[in-house]
Amino acid sequence: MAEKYRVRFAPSPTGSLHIGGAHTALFNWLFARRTGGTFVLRIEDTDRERSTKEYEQSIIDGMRWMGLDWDEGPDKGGSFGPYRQSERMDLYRKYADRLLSEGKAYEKEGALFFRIEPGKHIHFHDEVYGDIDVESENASVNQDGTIKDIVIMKRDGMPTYNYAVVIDDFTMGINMVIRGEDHVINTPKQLLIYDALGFERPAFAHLPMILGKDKKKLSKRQGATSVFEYSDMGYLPDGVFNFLALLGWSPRSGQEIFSREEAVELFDIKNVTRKPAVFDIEKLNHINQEQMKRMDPYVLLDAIRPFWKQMGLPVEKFSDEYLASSLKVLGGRGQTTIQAAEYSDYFLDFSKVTERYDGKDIKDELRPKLKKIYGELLNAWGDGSFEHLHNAAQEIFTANESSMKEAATPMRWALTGRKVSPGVFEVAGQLGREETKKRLEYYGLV
RNA sequence: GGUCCUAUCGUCCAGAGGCCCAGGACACCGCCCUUUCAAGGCGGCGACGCGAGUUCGAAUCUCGCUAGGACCGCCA
Repeated sequence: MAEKYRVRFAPSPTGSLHIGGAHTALFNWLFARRTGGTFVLRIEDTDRERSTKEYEQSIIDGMRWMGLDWDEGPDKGGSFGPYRQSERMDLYRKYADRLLSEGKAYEKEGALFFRIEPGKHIHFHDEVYGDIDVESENASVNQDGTIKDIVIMKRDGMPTYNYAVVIDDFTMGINMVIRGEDHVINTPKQLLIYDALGFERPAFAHLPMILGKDKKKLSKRQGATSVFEYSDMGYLPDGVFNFLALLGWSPRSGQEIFSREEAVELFDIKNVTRKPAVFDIEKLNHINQEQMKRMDPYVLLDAIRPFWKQMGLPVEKFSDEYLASSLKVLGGRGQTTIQAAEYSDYFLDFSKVTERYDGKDIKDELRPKLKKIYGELLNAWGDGSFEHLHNAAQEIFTANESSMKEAATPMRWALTGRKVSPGVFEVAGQLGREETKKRLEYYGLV
């Protein structure tokens, strides 16, 4: 069989993990896991001005949040380290010296330049974009179109991106480069360096860009950038993962909602699209909701708990069992964990109900009738299950010449303070007889 | 301006010459269920950018046009 693939995600720590980076990391991860290859994390911190350890950590945290893990990296080592470019200076100097001594590079104004020979055809096959051909004189040009030799070592002694990436990918044994489409234009420059050094070229697969609503490349200026901002907005890692996987790719089967494990099973780089994809928050909402529905209630509980706390709800007063079953009663309502937290607030705190509902719309002439009905219902509580309550209510309502519509609506308002909710009897059963009674009493309905 | 890339519903994707007067998903609209819907079920609206070719036959191949994107830093 062919050798194992080694792929890498190589962010520069000049900001948190943003959507574009997360997308690239995700596809590298899927490819590595699908092919049984190795996923390397390399930190490209050659920009001394803007790189920070905090951002590096933030990127690592962001990847972990998404559920991505890697096999080699600055935090866990590996046999191809070090994994930070700032720690690989000797390598960059060594190969630069070789280029210098062979006359393929020269020094000027304190920087090292790689000489571009015109008249060379550069060809490579991209796993996604197919065959790409560029003439060497077009690979690196000034604004006026003249050839511009490539800077490989900056005046501050640090290597440039296009040079370091070649040295690192080669010395780290990377044989499949999966990165954003904004790099296809850089590939010919890098190939010139691969060839000059006699390095074996890796395979390339470029991923379509993710565009904002304005059809422009997502930038920091446009709304949320860090994956953590999506976390703050109530999106689940599984939702973001699933959504991002569907940008520029879809499984042959057409399945749209899947777990990480299923995605690995389904993944095939051959199905990656070439067209830039617009980031559509509505679709994210839907996928996030579907992921919440699939999730174990206890796991979902952990995701929702912080938002309940943020809303000032007395979460600690309740058992996990009660909280988790409340979410089960909620039944998939809400697209984000924030919404789910809001839509379920009445399970934790009656004052949320009284804040938004004053009961003034209940007609006085109806009260005696409702009191009688609800009193009977409380007496016929039984095991408090939906089936039992529902059946009991039906009997009681008809016996009192009332209807579901007439009698259940005020009860819903009294229990939840909302026009819409899960079935009233499910809510009542979940709240329990005492709490239900208390709420009905508050509104003078029992 | 130059180079490279792309071009199917508003958006994300199917479609690798006949199975497509184009299929799914989101959104939107309508209907049903129901005590309510933000849950569930059913249905509708809606696209192959344009023009030439090749072919018995093109969304699929070729060319041109147009449009969009990316890149042109001693940033990565």
